[in-house]
Amino acid sequence: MNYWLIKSEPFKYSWDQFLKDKSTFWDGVRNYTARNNLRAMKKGDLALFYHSNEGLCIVGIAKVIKEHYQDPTTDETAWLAVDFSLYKSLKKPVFLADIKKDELLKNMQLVKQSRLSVCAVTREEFDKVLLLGGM
DNA sequence: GCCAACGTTGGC
DNA sequence: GCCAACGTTGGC
Repeated sequence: MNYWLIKSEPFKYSWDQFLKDKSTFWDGVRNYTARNNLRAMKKGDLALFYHSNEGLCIVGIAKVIKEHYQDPTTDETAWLAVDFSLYKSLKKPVFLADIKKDELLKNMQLVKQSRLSVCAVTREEFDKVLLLGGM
């Protein structure tokens, strides 16, 4: 079981929209590191859902329901999509500013490599985010 | 295979 | 709107 963090600009796809949809597909990733992370995801893995640009906080958790397949938005076979279902909303969002203040979380890939849209998260980091999120 | 130039992302 | 960080491209 692995843990991940997926970023979305609320402008493009928000947590609110995800709450309505109950499931979604993650496509359009055009970065090899992010692609490799998508490819490593297994059914049942959990992913923190982060709002970038606006919000700047982790708002909920998504669950992998379908492992990688050809990204339908391109013919290039290098790119993948993954399906997620709604898992849980955090009781309260965990802000980037708080993550940066936390001894354990300040080394998250999210902070260190801010441009990466699909990040790996350790078990310890995942648990701590849930704790800060009131879970 | 190196490296400069350029483009993109995302926090501030 | 600016800028730092990083990825990609293309000339050599």
